[in-house]
Amino acid sequence: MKLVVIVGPTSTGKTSLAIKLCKRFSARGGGEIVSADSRQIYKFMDAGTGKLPLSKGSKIKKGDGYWIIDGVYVHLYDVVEPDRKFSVARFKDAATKEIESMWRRGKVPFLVGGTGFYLAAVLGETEFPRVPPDWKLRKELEKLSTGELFEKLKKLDPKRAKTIDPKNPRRLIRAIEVVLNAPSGPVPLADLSVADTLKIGLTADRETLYRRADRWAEAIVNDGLLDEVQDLINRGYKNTPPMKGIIYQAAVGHLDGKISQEEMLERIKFDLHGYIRRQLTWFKRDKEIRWFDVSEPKFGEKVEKMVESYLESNSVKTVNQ
RNA sequence: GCUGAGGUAGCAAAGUUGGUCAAUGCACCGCUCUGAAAAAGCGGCCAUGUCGGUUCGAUUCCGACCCUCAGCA
Repeated sequence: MKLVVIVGPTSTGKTSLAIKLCKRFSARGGGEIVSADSRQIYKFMDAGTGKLPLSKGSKIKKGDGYWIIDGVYVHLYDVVEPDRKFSVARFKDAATKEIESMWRRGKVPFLVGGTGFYLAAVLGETEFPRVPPDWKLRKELEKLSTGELFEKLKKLDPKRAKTIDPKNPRRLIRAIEVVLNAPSGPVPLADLSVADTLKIGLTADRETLYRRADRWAEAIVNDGLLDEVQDLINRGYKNTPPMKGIIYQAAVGHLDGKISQEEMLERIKFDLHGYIRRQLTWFKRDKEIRWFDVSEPKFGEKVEKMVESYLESNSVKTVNQ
């Protein structure tokens, strides 16, 4: 079974390229997209998460847990309310089901996104201890200092304590949680066995990436971001985790009168730059990714050719003949 | 022109009663990642306006100069 994966830092046009490809291969049943993005799963967060296409002419139909953009299904948008807990494991489960459903229906799945951790989870490149989050315990442990947490972990699991970052409270808490709740029995998770995947990476030189992100930041600030954030506040989501992330936190700060609009925009740009760097650091390790420079004129056609020959190779070919 | 305040990294901003000085935040660069990942962390880079003087030693004290800001004229 085939799976096309499109990754890359923010603002490189992954989704819009994927939409084109989905339509392009309609002879093969067409494609559908699974979004691998830790923020696009939230309802009501559209402008600030890049769900809204930059090209104004796009036709959008919103469903429960998916959008249809220009006739192409984009799954795993709008999955939960911003005050609901979410996790990689839930994502892996949901994404796997979507991809398997596409295979059954004769569609080509495109897994598209910038959240490296989510992508790795779906592709089976990382395993989780099957211990679900224990939010009550986490809240308790949050009262302790990192030093105390580290000591606690050392007593509970000296081996794990040796490999963990002793200054990272979140990792320490998770490690303790795993030890304390370990024998709770395995939670079955859907697992994807992909015969072969094609990994496409979209990138550009640093300056171009920053400039594109800056341009996108300006566009959303000028067009609806603040209304969206005000709406989220009105709905009571002001203090939820996704509102504490980049872009939204800056926008809330501005609406609270703490920073000017100019300061907000600058903050958003800098946060995006840092995010881009972290994404590149993550993806750099994956040697399977075939990189394309989006600032090169015909990169789209090159990607298309590569995807085409990938889809034509072995099994899928018979579908077409 | 006079008076006052001040010149510390790309920017903002500490401290040094003179002792290998030089905090911190932002930017920038590198990295970690096993159920919060746009999260949570770790590391790196870059500085005392100029020229003299005092001193064993000056970023700190003194002088001149240059520049900036505020007020006066």
